[in-house]
Amino acid sequence: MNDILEKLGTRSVDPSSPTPLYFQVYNILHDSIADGRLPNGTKIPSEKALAATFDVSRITARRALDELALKRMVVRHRGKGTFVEHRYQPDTIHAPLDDLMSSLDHMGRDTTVTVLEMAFRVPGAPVRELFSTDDKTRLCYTQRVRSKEGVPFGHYQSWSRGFDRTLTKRKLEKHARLELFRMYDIEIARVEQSLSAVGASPEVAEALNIRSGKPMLRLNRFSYDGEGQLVDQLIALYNPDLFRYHMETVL
Amino acid sequence: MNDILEKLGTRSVDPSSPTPLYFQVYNILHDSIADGRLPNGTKIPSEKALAATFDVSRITARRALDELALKRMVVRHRGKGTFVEHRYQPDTIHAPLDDLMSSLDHMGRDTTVTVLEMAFRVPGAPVRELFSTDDKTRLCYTQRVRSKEGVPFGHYQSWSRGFDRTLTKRKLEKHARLELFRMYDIEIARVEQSLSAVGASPEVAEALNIRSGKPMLRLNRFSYDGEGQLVDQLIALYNPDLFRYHMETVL
DNA sequence: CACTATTTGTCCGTATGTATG
DNA sequence: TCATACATACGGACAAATAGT
Repeated sequence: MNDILEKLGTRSVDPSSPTPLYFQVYNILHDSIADGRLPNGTKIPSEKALAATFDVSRITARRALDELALKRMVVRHRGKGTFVEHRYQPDTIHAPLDDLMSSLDHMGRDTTVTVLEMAFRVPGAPVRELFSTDDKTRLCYTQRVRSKEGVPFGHYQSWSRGFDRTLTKRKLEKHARLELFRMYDIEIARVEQSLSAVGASPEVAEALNIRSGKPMLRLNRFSYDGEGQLVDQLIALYNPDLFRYHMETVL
Repeated sequence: MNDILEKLGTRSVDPSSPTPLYFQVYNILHDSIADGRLPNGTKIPSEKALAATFDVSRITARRALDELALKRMVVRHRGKGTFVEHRYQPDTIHAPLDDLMSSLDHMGRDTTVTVLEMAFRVPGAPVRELFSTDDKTRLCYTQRVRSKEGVPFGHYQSWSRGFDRTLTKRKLEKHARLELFRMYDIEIARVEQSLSAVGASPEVAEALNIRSGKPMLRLNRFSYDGEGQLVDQLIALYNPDLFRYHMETVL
């Protein structure tokens, strides 16, 4: 019983934050269910117990549970309690860290890519500056989602130079990114990547079926050609409940 | 002028989110200032302009600016506008990705460690399970903060087996973690690490002087000895505005 | 068959915060 | 600045379903 409360982690709520208390409690429970710490069928502590551990009123704890019930993540029964109810429980996807570049593209035969958008358009000023193009040059913009077993876990946004109108959504979905560069004779000489974290925007949240503002793992990738010119810019956001970079070192 | 709005990124506010609108706008501006996209002295767009771009009322945009002024991040002058005012602007710290293990400890001579807590105590059930210890065995628990030029950017929480009472806060602050393992004859044969993202808890937020709930880069590290027994567990949280993992590949 | 403890469901009144025009 | 509407949070009270004694 008390073990379940420990499984919720050391997370606590912050009364001084503008984010509503019930929403903070909701997020803690939601994430615990989403990443599998509270598996299907688990009995969640009572409203009273939750209120005590998070130091909020019963109404606030109750609101959090009601919202979870509304999202079909738990079922509530008067006199019995609240129980976890979630259909799929996909394994978290582990990408090896040491071979980051290639792993991202050959990430697995069992993941699928959906292209949300593909267009040739003039980017905004900050992106134009990075590519050193004028305000008339069009670049290839894409927005894609990667899923495993039908569950989306990654969102990709990219600007690229060098593709022409023969590029189609189908090609983007069928071929790995590196393959496409070769097909269009785009030379990649140097790659810069950095890992960071950011909150999910409403657009990304909708595409990945998560709440907006949820902390996401962000990969920024800049690919340059032999002359040091930027040819590809990628921003990838991963749901940390379903995906993490993983590395094993044997000393 | 419009360029500045573009620098705020593609982030937008979500009216359907329980998080107050003014707080969402505040966060976008705050992060843009904190990570240096809006450098010192920059004139922030007017309340009217902000209200238009984020599609909120002028009062809401105004509230966001007022909160920033309260936190001393901007200065407001009637008839002139709102201007960025932030004292320190440390470079973001880049940790190389390919040599993750060692880089973390020798992260730089110019970073300092402060030990918030060091104690020998019996961990909770989930941690006991990982270490396979009973409910009477004490482990070494530490909580530390890493800073650069006086600005904290990383928070570390660890459980370790094998240290004895001769370990002091001073030793923890002076020596790198790998050195300490050698000093106490603790064998590390295998290391498992994973990168993820999570929102900052109120405790971490206070230690790193950021807002609670802010998306953070999380590194989990498990160190095992020759028998496969867990000897060290580390959870590191990094402020993405000040720290990112970085990798450069030349093909 | 009570009796009791637990848990969710519903209601009240009130104070404060948020967002708009 | 004001007036207004709505959301959040609290404490308290009571009803209804469930399970065990």
